Amino acid sequence: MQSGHIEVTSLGREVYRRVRSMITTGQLRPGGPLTLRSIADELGVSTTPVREAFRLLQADGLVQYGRRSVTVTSLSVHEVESLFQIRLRLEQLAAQWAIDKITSADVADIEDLLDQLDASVQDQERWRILNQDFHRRFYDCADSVHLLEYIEKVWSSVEPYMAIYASSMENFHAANVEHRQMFEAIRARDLEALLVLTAHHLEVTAAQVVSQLLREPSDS
Amino acid sequence: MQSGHIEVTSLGREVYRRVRSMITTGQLRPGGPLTLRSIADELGVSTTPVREAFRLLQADGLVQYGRRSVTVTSLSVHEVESLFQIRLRLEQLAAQWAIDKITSADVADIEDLLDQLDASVQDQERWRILNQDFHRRFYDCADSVHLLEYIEKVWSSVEPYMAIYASSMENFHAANVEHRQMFEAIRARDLEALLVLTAHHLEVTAAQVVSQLLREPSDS
DNA sequence: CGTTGTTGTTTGTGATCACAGACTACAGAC
DNA sequence: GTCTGTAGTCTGTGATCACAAACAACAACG
Repeated sequence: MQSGHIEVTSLGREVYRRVRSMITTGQLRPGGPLTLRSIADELGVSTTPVREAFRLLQADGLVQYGRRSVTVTSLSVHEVESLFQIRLRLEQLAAQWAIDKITSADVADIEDLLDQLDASVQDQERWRILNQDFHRRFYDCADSVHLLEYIEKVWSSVEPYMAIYASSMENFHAANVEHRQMFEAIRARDLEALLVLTAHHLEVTAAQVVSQLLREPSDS
Repeated sequence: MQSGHIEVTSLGREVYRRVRSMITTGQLRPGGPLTLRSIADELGVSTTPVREAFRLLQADGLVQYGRRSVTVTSLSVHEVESLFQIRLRLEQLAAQWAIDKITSADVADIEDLLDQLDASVQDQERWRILNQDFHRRFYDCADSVHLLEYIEKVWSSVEPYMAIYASSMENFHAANVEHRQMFEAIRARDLEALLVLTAHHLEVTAAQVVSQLLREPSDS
């Protein structure tokens, strides 16, 4: 148990969270090899819970099984673009549902998150988390665990590539402006405007990610 | 090994397919309990591959983990309706992509499937498979493994409840008529018409499933 | 020098064992 | 009669061992 303690719930679930986090934060790069032993040793557990975690990650599409090797899933440009399109449709559906059900308390919460987001352009990791919270908090209002689950699944698929995107601070400012516009549409209950803004927001993000992806040849 | 042989690939994957099939065909009812031992004994394997299969099924949302028990996921009416909406958005996206890329060979294949579908209104199980093939064959043309994967995930979530729907032969005939209309739109490359027909098709199906669901109180 | 056969190591897979937590049921006390 | 405490069993979890397939390195042969 050198790297860190693992305590409650189930080891398998904890390993899942850890490895998933390593992948989505870019700590484990797409295409990189994974072995049961290395993860098990790093986390100080046996290989059994690691295997369970890998199965979950496999179903999430975050890892790929080869004949005898497990690797972090690597996406082509075409796949990333597809995933952003899928994400757009799902988020538009969530926006549609959420805008009908959202309360003023929800609006206040979201505005608070937005303020924090503005204040966090300096802190990469914090901004990333808050960005997630902002979107999640709004889509939570759609009141569909399944839709949220699907959105988060797509999200985590492209997240490893977002880490690259998130390295530039200019992107943060641009995104914050767009977030603020989206928020105004939410507050005004203007679904049409929100759908357009969401589409725009994702297009811009996708374009950034893809351009970064083209710059450094993927290791797949 | 009383029930059947398990041979190639990996036991875990095979168990996954078997249990998944049992769930989606309605052989294992929503809400029903699952135990590692019972499945392991039934398939003549140890519990290890069953655990891996359960993890996959968990990520698919087909089984739920309780404190100490595993059960087949049971959906509320609201959840079923949500899932059909999600499915609609995804299938509309797939239709949009597919209609641009579909070739005349694809069209011929699909028409063939449609003919077989017409001839299979008597055979419940065969019709179910062909229905899947029909939709899948078209959405394959969208050329996005991810989108197809998501569609199939939603599909398998609601499939246990489709088994009930599929018990009535009238539904088959109505569905076949709708399939034929959708096919004509595909052949004519008429996206707008196809989107409307798809929406209608899913609405009708959803309504049938929900009405059946309301009739017999779910055992969750 | 290139190719092929062989050996040794690595790695995922499946089975088995030990364990802890939770549900069941039976028995005793009020 | 009802409630409660306790023993027993069931079930998922984690660790460990045995195994087979595949990749890598090296040596032998053409």
